[in-house]
Amino acid sequence: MKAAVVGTKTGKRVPRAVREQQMLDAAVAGFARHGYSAASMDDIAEAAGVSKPLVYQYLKSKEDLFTACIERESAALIAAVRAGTLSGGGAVPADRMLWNGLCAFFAHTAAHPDGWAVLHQQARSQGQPFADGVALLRAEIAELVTELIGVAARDAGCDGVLAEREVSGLAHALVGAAESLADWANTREQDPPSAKETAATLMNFCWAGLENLLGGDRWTPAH
Amino acid sequence: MKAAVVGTKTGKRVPRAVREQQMLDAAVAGFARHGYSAASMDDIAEAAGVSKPLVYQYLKSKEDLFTACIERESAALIAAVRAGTLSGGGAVPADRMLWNGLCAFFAHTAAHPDGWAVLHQQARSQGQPFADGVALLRAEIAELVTELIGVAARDAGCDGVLAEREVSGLAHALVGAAESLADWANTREQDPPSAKETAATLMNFCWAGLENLLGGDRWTPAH
Amino acid sequence: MKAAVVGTKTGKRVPRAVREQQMLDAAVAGFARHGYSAASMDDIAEAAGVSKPLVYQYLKSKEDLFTACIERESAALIAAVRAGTLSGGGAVPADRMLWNGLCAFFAHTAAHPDGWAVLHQQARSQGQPFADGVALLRAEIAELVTELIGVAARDAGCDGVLAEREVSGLAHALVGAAESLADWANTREQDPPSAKETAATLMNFCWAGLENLLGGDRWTPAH
Amino acid sequence: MKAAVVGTKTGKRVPRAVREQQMLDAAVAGFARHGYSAASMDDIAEAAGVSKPLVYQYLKSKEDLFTACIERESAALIAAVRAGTLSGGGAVPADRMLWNGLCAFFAHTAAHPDGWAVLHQQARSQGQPFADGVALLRAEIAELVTELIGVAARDAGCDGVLAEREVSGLAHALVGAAESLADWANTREQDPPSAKETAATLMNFCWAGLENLLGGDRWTPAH
DNA sequence: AATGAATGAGGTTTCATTCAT
DNA sequence: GATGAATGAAACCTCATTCAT
Repeated sequence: MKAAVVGTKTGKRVPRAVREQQMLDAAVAGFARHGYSAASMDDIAEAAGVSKPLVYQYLKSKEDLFTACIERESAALIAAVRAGTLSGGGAVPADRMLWNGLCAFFAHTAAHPDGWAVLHQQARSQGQPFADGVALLRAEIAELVTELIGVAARDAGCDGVLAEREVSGLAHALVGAAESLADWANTREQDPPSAKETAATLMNFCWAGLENLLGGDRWTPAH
Repeated sequence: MKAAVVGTKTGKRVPRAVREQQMLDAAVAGFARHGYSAASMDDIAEAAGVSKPLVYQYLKSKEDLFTACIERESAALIAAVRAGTLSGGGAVPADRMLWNGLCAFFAHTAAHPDGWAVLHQQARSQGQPFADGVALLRAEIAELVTELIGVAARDAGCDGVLAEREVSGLAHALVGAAESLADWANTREQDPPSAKETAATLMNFCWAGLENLLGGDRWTPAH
Repeated sequence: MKAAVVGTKTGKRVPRAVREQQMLDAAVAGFARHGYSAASMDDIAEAAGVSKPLVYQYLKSKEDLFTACIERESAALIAAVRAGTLSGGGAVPADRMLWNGLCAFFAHTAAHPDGWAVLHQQARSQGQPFADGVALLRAEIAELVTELIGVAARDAGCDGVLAEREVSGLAHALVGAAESLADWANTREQDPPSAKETAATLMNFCWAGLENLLGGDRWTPAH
Repeated sequence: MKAAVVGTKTGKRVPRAVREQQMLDAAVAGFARHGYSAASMDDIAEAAGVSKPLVYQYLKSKEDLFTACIERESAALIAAVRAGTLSGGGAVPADRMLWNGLCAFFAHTAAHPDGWAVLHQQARSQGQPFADGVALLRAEIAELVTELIGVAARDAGCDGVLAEREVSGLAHALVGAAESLADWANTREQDPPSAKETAATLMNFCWAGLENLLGGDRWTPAH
């Protein structure tokens, strides 16, 4: 190991692509910590080790900067989850695939808490232009889960027991539970649960119910 | 002629308690729609039909105003849910109590979307001072759910099988799933599911898992 | 004469109508001297003895402030000229009325050089929204002159010799000449001509031609 | 194939003299449309198809660039008018020379509206450094008119009747009338008058007065 | 009880300008 | 000859907050 120090704040004359990533890093951190409105472009620029005009030259406005953050973090999260579900190769049972995806999800949100905060807390509370951006992410994840339930149904030999509407509702419930647990895991300061532990909690929470439903076994209020 | 005009914009000389509620109404709406930072005291005062200094006279600052909003909406939500679980009188099985609470929860959040947005989206993204305020709400809901699980455990003859940490996680998963389903139900524009239908979906989603857990039956990754 | 000093910069708590006039005074001076873009709201506010936010509270933006300046100065100029042409009572020959109007015009532009600069130099060079405002002023003055030429024609017993199009052209030529002379008079720093002297120059310049035209006597290029 | 592509946006390596003209073209257009302050060096450079540093290398600053624009357009206008008055060879009567000059003036300002706008509207409203530049132009035009009046005076056998100050005033009146008529002619959308027709209107407007003045015949207010 | 008048501080954004290649 | 990278300064505008009535 010789000189390992490289430092975030490179001196000067950095190519555009690199500088943009530095800016996005700083912006994600700023937006996550203070919220969209309260984060100041001054602070973001300073945190990026750059002057403000350069931020405006590359990312045209605060809105565009925020949008770029959302897009980058969305893509990273989706890629991580997708890679998780695909790990293990070909014939994997549905519960195992879901477990893998959840582990990847919780691992990613734990490793990138700022990115997750931007997506889950900040972007959704800033009205139409940004909420729409996150809606795409949710839709993509919900679709992933829907596919998984389909696989599980085929494995159990009971395809088509569930209406599309019910599957959609279940997928949203699952995503919501996962999101909430991710927040919970991130904010547990002392003795934070590992990704696998959190994923296990969620599997325990939901998998039995899903299996029951596929088997036609329903809970009803009347008894 | 005793009490004449009542309208929203009362002319003048309104007693303090009433004025404060008007202000809180306007503030909740403003914070819900624009977020804490982006909502301006100017707009809130105007929406309340009052001059700005009066807002400062009654609620000391923007922070205090936000805090008051959080407290009012928290209390209302908790009261609604608690009333739901208690409906039906004495000896009610745990799943029935949970069902009742969920119905009350969905009904309240649907009837007060701004209040729910302030609690769930805005307050949690504004850092320490306000997140703490919501933590109390979460704690109370978690306690409610914990009690319910305790009841269920006693009913099933298996008390104390679950660690506090696991119960906390389950409570968060449940709330997250509930909120996500509320959104989903509200945004399904054509043929939106009723509150009871949504509650049934959530019960199906989670109750079997909870029962299994109380019975010591866990899902494990290793097959 | 006791204490004659009143001062422009009154201390504080001035009623809105008065403050607005102070702001407009400062704005007219600033815009006249530096141009619309180069004049800064900071400087205007300071010159008005007021903080910037108050300027924005009363006149909503720089654009609106500029528009208000144009409107105030336009109204003042039109009023002055109209009063001039009406002085002298009932039966006044047309050349005398024109002379009176020109004297009033030059007196006003000399007494309010900043207002005139805003109207003639600044407003016209700032594109559509403002140029339109001044166009109204010009149209009103041109109409005044057109009426005068009509009176002169009736006096000379030769009504209808001139086409509407030609009268319009002559009116615009006259207005342009007057505008140009006003600038010239204002910028002649040493020994500036009086309003009457300037008006005489313009009458000499144009009246003979107008009389000739009314008499059917035209200049033609072919000699 | 010798000279191939010529287009406006030449690729690279253009000789300095050509590049400078491209820059001045872009600058004149920008200044005319947005005014001196509002026109940005960014836009000018882009419109010229050149990077900003190159603009600064050739023309040292925004001020110098504007000055260069004024000088180029002044020279072009003066040259056009002078050429107009000289057309027709040796012995031409004064009114004919004025007529020729006016036709040339109208033709040039109509053909180069941006250049005229820079000279007449922008340069004059930007304070000392630039107003001086235009003063030279005015002086030259005034001299031209003065010469014409001198010629007319000699033709009429009455030299030296008019003071310098009066001649200066008359020249300004003439230019103002001309500019105003140009605007009027351009904005008459239906059936716009030709340049010659407009020039004739102006000659009718002013020539009789000038002749009268040379003959000692003045209009006086006292009737 | 209620408000018109007023401000310090800080926000986003843009500009003219230079440096190193 | 020509440019991508970078910035100090300053513009417009808004906000939370108070004072005097």
